[in-house]
Amino acid sequence: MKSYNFKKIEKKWQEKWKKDKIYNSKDFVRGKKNFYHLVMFPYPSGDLHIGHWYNFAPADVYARTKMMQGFNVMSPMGFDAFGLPAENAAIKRGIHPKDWTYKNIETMTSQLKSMGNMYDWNRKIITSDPEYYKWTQWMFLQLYKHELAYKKKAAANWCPKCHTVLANEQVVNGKCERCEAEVVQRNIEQWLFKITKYADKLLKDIDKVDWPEKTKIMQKNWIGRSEGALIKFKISNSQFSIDVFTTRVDTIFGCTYVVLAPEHELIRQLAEKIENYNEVTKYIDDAKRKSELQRAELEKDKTGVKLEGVMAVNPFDNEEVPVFTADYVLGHYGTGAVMAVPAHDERDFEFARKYDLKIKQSVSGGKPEDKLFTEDGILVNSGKFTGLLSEKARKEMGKWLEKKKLGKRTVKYKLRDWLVSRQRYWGSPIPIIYCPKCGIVTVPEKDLPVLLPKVKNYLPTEEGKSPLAHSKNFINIKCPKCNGPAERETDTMDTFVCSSWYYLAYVMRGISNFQFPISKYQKAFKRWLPVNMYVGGAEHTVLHLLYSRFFTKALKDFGYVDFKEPFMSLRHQGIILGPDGQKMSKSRGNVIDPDELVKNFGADVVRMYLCFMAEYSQGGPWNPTGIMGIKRFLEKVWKLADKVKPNVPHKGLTFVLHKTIKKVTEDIENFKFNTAISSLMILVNEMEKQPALEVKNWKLIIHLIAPFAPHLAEELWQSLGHKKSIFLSTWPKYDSKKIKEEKVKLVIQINGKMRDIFEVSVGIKEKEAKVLTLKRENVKKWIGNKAVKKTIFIPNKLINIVI
RNA sequence: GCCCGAGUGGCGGAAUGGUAUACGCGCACGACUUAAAAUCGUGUCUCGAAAGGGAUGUGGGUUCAAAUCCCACCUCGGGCACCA
Repeated sequence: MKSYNFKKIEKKWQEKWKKDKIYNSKDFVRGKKNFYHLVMFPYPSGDLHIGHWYNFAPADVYARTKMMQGFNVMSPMGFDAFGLPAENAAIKRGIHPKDWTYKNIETMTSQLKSMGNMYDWNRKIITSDPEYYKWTQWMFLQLYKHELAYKKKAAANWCPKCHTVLANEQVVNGKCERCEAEVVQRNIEQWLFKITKYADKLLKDIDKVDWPEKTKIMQKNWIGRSEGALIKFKISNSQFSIDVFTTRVDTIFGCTYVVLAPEHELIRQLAEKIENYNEVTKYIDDAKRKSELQRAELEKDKTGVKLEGVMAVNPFDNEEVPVFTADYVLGHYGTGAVMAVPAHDERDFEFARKYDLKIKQSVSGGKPEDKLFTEDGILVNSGKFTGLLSEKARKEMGKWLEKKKLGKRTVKYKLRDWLVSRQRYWGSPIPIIYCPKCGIVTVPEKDLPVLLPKVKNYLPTEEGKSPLAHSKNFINIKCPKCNGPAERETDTMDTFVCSSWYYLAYVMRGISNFQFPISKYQKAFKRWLPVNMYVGGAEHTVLHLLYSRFFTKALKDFGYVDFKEPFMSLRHQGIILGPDGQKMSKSRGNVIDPDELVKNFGADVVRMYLCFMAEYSQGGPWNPTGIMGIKRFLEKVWKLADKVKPNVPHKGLTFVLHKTIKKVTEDIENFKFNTAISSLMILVNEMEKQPALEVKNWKLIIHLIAPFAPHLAEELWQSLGHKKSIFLSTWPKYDSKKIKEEKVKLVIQINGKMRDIFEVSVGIKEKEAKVLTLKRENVKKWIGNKAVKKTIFIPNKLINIVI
């Protein structure tokens, strides 16, 4: 046989697959179950990098296996084209974001095609296409109609470099996720989605999906459920009161002061009572000027101001305690006010020590302890609750509060509503109109999409308004209700809105090219959704994955879909580092270029090496020499074809062959691609030793290799005279009878140490095994004249003699 | 600080209570070659002449038996971070 010319062969098969449309999925195929296999779509950054390959290639191995296992597989691909990353990159190069994005999509599409993955290009979507964002806008309107989208003026995270507000999830350590500029608080009118309404469902339903445990835990922590109590502290000599939230009611007899967050509106309402109001407002202004990061950095040095002349009453013992404002209390969590218990809370303890406030013990750990004790214990100095254990006390005291109508037991979440306005150009316009007469008016469905105009001035501005605010043509519009002059909303949507529903879009794409109404698609939704397998990076744990779940739950409540969770199974790929073990970056010069590798080795070798180089979810540094091993392996397989002869009696191969079928099938199902390949290598090494190969066995190995090296496998398959693609043939099944062994090696241990090994028949009984064992010279030598105390026998595996 | 995950040859890694180091890379030697590359073969944890001993981050524990389970600690990676 000729040497393996990957360039020619890969090109040939990519063209043939395209021509025969074998990966174009139909919504319904008789006798086949649908399988929706999804990878996280890339944003058009410019080039496909090795990380994309590491996501897409092994995922494609999985999809191809499913296809051969008889599923009607849909594996679509598209581009997350709107958003900050693309826009920032374009601005840096002085190119219009639209031109930049679509140029990149073109390059990346051809790079993607060179991978030879089984994408259904008929279903390609681009989120910045008007036909796509027409639906993004429609989704916004649905949320608005159901009161899940609302507008509000409040402090928001403002990135001074990107000139836009950001969602809570996009602020990392007080810095902008994208440009790492320090985020400041700014009061701006903005649109939010009420994701908090679904906090409970998002938390509960996460246990129903097959996702990595770590990802589930991270989402749970992000949602951050706390059970506690809401308690009313009356303010002496006034009609006002302070609601505090605490998870530790049991410590309330140790409360020695109350703290309001600087943002708390009650402070203004109490202005007349506060004797040092000037001092207080000065403190509040200072606090507002601090960024989240600065507030966090000052963690250890807590500051605050006492509200002179204001006292709050502890409902449990009717004692008056002073009230402070301090920025260690957060305005956006709980009620923005806390009861301070310095004896049992670290933060209150620090604050109390600094301002020399009373520290009063109310829970005891049973041992003499330092002043600070933060764990559960037994209540002391707590009136009629004294002597109760903390846990019991929380229940009893909660009930007492409810009875006296001074508070109630309640649940709070860390999750905050999703801020979706962006003061940026490259995003979907928000389909809202402001009419001086009618107020907020939605754009009628028939007028969608609100087109994003191609403006010259797309640069973001410091003023807190989108560049669209300068486009008169865009802003000025007639009110759809009263026909009077009105103005459009000029902010665009967070790009994560676009990606929150894209898994629906691929299904819709297969039908009528995004025409309204939604009812057109609901039959297809039923056929394909939810997504069976979703593969992508772990970095989206609290962004995309949480938002998509929220969208799905909302759409289910609106009656448009009939499932609660969008992604039934989820797998993450690890991160590939540079050969130096550092994160790949152009400035470090440790970037691995997949195009170069494909040029030198071919797509099959690259994808297979990616599968082999590490445990999939682990990733790790790129080993530049390791790829040679896979190249040799595929060449070995190619040469094996020369050994195929008709009518060869197979000797000894059946056993290892069927074991390999079992192992490869199971490993692919479990995303253990590396061990699947190693067992294929063992099989091929065995086959090489044979003088000749039977066609039947040869076919089996081609099948097993096909998902990993699809081009090579097709070529070998065709050379056997097959007209149809190997991917339209059936995945081999192992015969459990053929992997039953007749003989096994029984390990002999003496006192737990391996001393001997010998072959026995499968199913040998303990008695017989023991007799045979004790007869062996090696064993006799070790036992000597000592008595056998005990024998442990593990059938078909091991016998351990204890002396 | 809190919550996860990981630590095994020169390297990537395998083994999730029962033969530690599969498979691959690298390296060494040999074959083929005028030569080199490619290819093929043999070897490759460590101490020891051998018998045998030792080794899965460190220290302890459970067990007939531990890389695997438990406890403490160290190192690295990821996430959260004044969330009351």
